[in-house]
Amino acid sequence: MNYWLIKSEPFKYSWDNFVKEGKSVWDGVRNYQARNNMKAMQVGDWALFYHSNEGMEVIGIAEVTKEFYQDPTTEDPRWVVVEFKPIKKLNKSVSLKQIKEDSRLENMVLIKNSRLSVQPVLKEEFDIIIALSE
DNA sequence: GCCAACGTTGGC
DNA sequence: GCCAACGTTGGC
Repeated sequence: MNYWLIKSEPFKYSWDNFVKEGKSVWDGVRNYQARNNMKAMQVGDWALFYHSNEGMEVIGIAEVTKEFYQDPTTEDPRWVVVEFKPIKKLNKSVSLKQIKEDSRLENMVLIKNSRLSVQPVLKEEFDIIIALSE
């Protein structure tokens, strides 16, 4: 089982929208690194749901419910989507500031390559984030 | 709203 | 295959 972090701008698609709909088709990714990460996702993997720009915090946990397939929003065969469902909202959101201040998390992709919208997370990092949220 | 960092495109 | 120009992301 692998862990990931997926970013969304709450203006466009927030955690609350996600919960209301009960599932999400993660479309519109147009970056090779992000796409490769999506292709590596397996059903049952967990992803931290992060609000970028506004909020700048990890707000909940999503689970992969469907592995990658052709992105229906484009004809271009290079791009794919995966599907998620919400697992739970964190008791307390974990902010980017908190993550930056924790030296155990200094190697997170979120810090090192902040622009990548779909990123891998180590189990240790995932567990630390969860601990911070309680 | 600004701008640094990064990715992509296209001319050569 | 290099690199300048451009576009986008996202933190501040």
